[in-house]
Amino acid sequence: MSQPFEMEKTFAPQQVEEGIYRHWEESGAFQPNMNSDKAPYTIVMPPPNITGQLHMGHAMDATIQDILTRFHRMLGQPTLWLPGTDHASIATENKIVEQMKKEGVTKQDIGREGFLKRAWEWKKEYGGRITRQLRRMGASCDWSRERFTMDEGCSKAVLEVFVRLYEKGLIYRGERIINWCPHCMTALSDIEVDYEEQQSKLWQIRYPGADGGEGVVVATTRPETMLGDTGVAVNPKDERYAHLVGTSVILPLTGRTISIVADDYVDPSFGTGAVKMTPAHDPNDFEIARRHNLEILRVMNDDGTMNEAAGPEYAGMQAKDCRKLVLKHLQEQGYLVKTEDYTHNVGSCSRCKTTVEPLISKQWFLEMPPLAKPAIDAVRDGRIRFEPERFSKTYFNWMENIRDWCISRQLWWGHRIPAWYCQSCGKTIVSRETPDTCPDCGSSQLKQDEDVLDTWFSSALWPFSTLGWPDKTPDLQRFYPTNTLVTGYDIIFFWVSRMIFSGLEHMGDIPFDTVLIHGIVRDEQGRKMSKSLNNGVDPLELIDTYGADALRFSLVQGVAPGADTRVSTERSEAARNFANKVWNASRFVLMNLDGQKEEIDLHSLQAPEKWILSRLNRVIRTMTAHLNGNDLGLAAQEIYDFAWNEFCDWYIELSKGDLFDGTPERKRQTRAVLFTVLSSLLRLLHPFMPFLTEIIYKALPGQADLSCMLADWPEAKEEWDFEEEEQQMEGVMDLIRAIRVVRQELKVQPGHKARVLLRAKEGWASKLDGAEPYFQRLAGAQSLTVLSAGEAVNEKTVSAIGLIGEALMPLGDLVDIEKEIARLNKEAENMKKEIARGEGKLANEGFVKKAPPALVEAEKAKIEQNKGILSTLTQRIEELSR
RNA sequence: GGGAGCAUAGCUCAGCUGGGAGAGCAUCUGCCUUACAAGCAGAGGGUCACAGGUUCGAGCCCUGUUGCUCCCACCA
Repeated sequence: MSQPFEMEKTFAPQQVEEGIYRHWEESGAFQPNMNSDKAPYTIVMPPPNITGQLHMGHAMDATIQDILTRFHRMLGQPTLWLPGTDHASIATENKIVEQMKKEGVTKQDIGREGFLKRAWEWKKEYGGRITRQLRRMGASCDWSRERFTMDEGCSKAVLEVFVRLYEKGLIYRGERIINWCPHCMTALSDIEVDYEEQQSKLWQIRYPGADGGEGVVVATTRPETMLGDTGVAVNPKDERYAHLVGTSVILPLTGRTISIVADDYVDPSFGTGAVKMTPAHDPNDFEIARRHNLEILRVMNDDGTMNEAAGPEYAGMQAKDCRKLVLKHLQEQGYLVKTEDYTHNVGSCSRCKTTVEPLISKQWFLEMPPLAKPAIDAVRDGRIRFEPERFSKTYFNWMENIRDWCISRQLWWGHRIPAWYCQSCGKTIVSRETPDTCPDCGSSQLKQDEDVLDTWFSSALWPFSTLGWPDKTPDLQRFYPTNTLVTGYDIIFFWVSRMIFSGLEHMGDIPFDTVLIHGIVRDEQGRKMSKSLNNGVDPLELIDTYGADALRFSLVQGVAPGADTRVSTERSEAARNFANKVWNASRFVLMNLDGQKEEIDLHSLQAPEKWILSRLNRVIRTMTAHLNGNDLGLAAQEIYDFAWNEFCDWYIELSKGDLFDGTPERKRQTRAVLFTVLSSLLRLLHPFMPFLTEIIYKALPGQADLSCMLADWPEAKEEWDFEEEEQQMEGVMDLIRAIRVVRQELKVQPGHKARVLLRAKEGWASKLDGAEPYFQRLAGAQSLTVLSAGEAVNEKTVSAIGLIGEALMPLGDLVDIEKEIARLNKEAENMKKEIARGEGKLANEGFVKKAPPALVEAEKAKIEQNKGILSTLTQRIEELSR
């Protein structure tokens, strides 16, 4: 490790981070201490996608988790931060398909087996990229326990859960309207659809009566879907249409006859009050159609083109082309009544941005209401706490209105659904193992479901699947339930809520007690970072430039819980400067420690020492409280202020007198205090800036190369509470600040000493005893004259300063010493001349004889007086020059 | 349509259960003082969005207003 005198003037994180991290990891220090009987502290890492590169969101997430992990580890708890990655079914599959596209290969070309082989190769090649990047952040997770959502254990858990839920009747297969991405060619869950406002039209189309009457006019934003219409709905209370309910209309372009039904769902005030029913392509229509037994007619293929049922003229066309043609035909045939501008929300695939088509499809679903109920209760009764608390409302809102979860995906990369269909009798077999024969008919003609599970199905099990469930492993028993789940608010629905109901359902217990929600990292203009804007700031670049510690610190310092934050080089720079400040303060201390670790002697502490120890106590207490309350932003601010403003700007400066010019005993004591405060400061800062603190801590003398990471979290000591002395010192500091202000106001040349006249408030004069050296060193005060309260001073001095501070009133008869000396010298010169002149007179015999004796005596007296003045002057010059 | 959040110094934002208006950056002044110019010592700058209310006392609590942001829902 660096010796004090070898420390460079600036901290160079790039040169040390990698080595420090490797040492930590290889030493096994990230693994929980299994021999402690303290309560364990556990965090499971939200598994980043294997497709992912570390972005600012991960960096923020990892920093918060690492701070908490390191804090609890230093408290002596067996601490586990369990890392892993997510197979990210759809995201990864898309990436691979894209990659293959460049080679001119399609999924179909290589088949399922071939594709999966490629996917695993991808995982092998890129799956470790993000975990390597997390290491660069300093993440102290236990890599020996690293998991992957598709590894053997997690897959086993998925299988187990699926079978259990199926057997319980909560997983079912059925035809429902789902969100279909024509590009990814798969079903999506509701939350995988993003909605965006789009300028469009609202077309009104006449459906003429089957009886030759005028029929009804319907309004639609998707005219092409009319080809799949199987009815028209009106509100039962709508008098305009009362006479038409039960009658039929002719569907233009197709000539089909469809009936008019009455349903409360229809809002009479919107559009024409008559709604065309397309049950196969609209969730609401689907519901109404079921109530009224309307036919369900699907007119679109999975790839987004129209199918045969749409009619020969339209089959095979893309939906948007079909729309144009349908409108053209309607117009030509006189059915198009009205076209108006209209803005509405259009859903798109959150992965590929393709417009999503709602369509009817046979999928697997998980019935949610029975699972949601206990999950709601767990938060409502406080077993699980959201921080900040307001996010529990978001959670309730979602959970209370939850709909069944479409869990099947028409993809290959993922956990294949453990369902087999008997080809001879049609039975569905759901099983943990691949079945050989059909239990009903004995046929061996079984075909497994082609689909895989939604990627979130496996991540929902993360808090226990990673600990070994369904086996009762020691880890599972020791670390479940986990403690803090750290994540962004954008992922509460996708993940947090699903982990909660899964934990309660399968473990019979909450998965974690606290959900710590942080905000989103935005760019310098406050925009969300996105690939399309290309405004992403690369955390790795910031690490390269400013160091991991600086990046970490900038991501949490002064950030309110749950609030979004902006990255800027400015912030990172400020944090880097802070790291450097700590580095240099340490450098100063180490340079002056003489390689010795000294113990504090409580009985001979001086005012500044009592002050800094008392302040240290305070910062230990508040930081510990803030960290226990997950208030990382405040904790970071706390240590920043203490380290920079109190330790560096004041104590180190105050210590210099004794350190350089003090008695051996004073030097020893000063070193002891410097050592103690620095050691504590490093430990307090360690969770935030692990690399910096580690390298310095190991260089402290007498530490036998101890790791800061494994050091004890500092504890406040009552014998270091010096409330009274602390206040007294603050008074002295106020005074020093006041003198500095006056110096500048009076334009005293820097470096020039000044004479300071102070008047202490009642009872305070004695408290300035011994403070002179601090005034000299910190305020450039040459001489310090302390008047007691009420002692007269001249008016000029009083008006120059005024009242400052509560405890003391300084009077700033400040004089630039160099100028004063010059002035005195000049005066002395004049005096010498005067004396010489007088002596010259007395030496003149004529004067002595002729002049009146009184005049001679007066001259003699004047010379004596002048000599006295001269001696005073010389004395003061000597004083001032000292 | 429902819900949540924000509005504090020129900029970006802290401010815990009501009692001192703060930080970083920027600006201005003076300093390379032997830990640090990635630094030191100072200064200026705010009706804490607006209007009421509660209180001895409100940036903080209550009501309303205005402006902005986000989430959910998706009335064709």
